Amino acid sequence: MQYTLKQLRYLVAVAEYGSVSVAARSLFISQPALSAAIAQLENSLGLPLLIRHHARGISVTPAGRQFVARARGLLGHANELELLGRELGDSVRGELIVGCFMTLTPFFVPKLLKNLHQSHPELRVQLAEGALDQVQAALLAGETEIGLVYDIDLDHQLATEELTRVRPHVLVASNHRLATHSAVSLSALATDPMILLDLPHSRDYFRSLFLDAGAEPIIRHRTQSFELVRGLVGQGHGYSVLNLQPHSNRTYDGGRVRCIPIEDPTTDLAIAIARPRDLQLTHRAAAFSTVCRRFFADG
Amino acid sequence: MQYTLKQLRYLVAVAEYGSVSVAARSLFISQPALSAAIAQLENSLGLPLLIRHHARGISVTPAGRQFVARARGLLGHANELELLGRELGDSVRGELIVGCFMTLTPFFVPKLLKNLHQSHPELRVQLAEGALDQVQAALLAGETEIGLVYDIDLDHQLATEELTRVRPHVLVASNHRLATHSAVSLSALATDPMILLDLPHSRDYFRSLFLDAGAEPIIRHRTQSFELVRGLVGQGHGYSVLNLQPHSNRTYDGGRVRCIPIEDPTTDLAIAIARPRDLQLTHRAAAFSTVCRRFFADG
DNA sequence: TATTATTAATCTCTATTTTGTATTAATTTT
DNA sequence: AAAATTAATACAAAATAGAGATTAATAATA
Repeated sequence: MQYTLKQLRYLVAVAEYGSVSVAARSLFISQPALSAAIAQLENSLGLPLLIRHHARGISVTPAGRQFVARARGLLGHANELELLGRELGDSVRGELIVGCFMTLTPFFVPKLLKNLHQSHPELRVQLAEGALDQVQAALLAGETEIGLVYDIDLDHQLATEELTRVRPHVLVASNHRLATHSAVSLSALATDPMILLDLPHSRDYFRSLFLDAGAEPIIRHRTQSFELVRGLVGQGHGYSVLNLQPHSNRTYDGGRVRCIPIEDPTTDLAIAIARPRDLQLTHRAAAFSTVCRRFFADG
Repeated sequence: MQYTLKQLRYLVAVAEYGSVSVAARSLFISQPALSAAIAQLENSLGLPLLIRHHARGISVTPAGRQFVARARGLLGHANELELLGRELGDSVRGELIVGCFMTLTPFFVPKLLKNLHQSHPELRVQLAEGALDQVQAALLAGETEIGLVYDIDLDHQLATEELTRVRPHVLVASNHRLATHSAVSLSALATDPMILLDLPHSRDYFRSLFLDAGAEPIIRHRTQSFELVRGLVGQGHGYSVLNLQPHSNRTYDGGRVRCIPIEDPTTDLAIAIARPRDLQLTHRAAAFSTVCRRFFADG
């Protein structure tokens, strides 16, 4: 048999008070219960810890003294662990690992983290960027606790909370024949080559946009890089459809692009917080979630 | 409620195997028992530790990861404590505190410790010298585990084991009128002044010697120092009765003394090992005890 | 698509452990 | 000598841990 923390606590109390009865009172248990617990501990260690005096309490054996000292140390350690446990559950500090769909990251995360730091300066956020399915897998594997994603086709195991919706737009080079139109239907682009942002769930979403509009895109290039899409569009390789738009119309390589609303009825894309369905959030994750809601609510 | 070491062990196993069932098998308990234990731990901490996947085991939450890591640390600490406990009980190494009656110390302890070190080099002995009643009190208070004493009038709570017996002798200055006698009766000294080694139990012993011989000593000096007795005797202040005799007849201050057997029938004094009666000795103390027995058996 | 296998949770029952009450034994204090 | 103190013991009650059977959810496979 193995000793228990409870036995150690009992032992330390007895050693402290020099009396089983007094210690029992202070521990709010009966004297025999305490007596038995100590006896068990002594047995399991094969080491006499106390010298029993009749009618005058106990004293601790020399070996017992050494043991008690170390037992105190272990109990301290155990308390720390308990505190850590509570803190991991309760407090808004320490580390929070946030999964984040890589396309969203540069648009929102910088400001989001700034806000978060203002309300919870002791919370350290670590980002885990990836494609949607990677973010999803990380959530399910317990590698991240919460994720910022597009709510497309997510696993049933994940619960999502919508933060905002973003409408798809057509992106063309600024010298494109449709660049000055105030809106455009997807079928009007049917003969143009398209640049597809080709990421796991995104690609299906974009395809569905065309399906709904009864059109079929001619895909010239596929890339997983949002900025490469813009670059290719900016140099006239084709048009694209994207949901988010940066503040600037200039691409990294100096090209100019133009964002045009789509005429056809489209399904917007929801930006959402995702988390394992039946896992209660830590206060850290809840704080992140709250800050996100506020951030998107305020525009 | 407080968590238990067992719960931590269970948690660590589950985290390691990524599966409750597999961990349960490795722990030789049933899956429901393990499941319940983890659930209890989660409740007591208020912290979700696992993400349950249907039909594919579990994964550990981010907070759970941190907790598991620390839990491993605590379990390591707990194991060390267990080892310490066993070692304190079983092994002949580490520290042993030995009570020793101060008069005996210089006669036996140096060689005794040498022998002890030879048979048990890892055992460190700490001496606690004192008068008989101090040695006795230290034993009962658990400050020392074993003591080297004269077996006079010891508390019933202490068990003793006789090592050897020493006969009392008369000590006179080398120019004393009886110095050349081969034996002397106590009554022959009735008119001489006596130097009494005046220590708690010793004094009663010496008194009893005179009582048994039907004599009454004239006590000139009392001292607690064995060597001062010899010094006073050496300078002719009186005679004394002592049990032990150093190798040399010279006192510290250069006087010469002579040791003469006593004619009267006397009760010898037993040198003994003493220990708390119903306390099982550690292996350390037992080793000390054995070495003592051998030492005195060999002369 | 239907069936089988896997896995964790739940329910129920049993065994074990812990605890409390009453008592005893040894001893100190009065 | 009597009363008080204190730890141990015996025994019953309560709490806890554990096992077995079953269920629910899902994955794997035919």
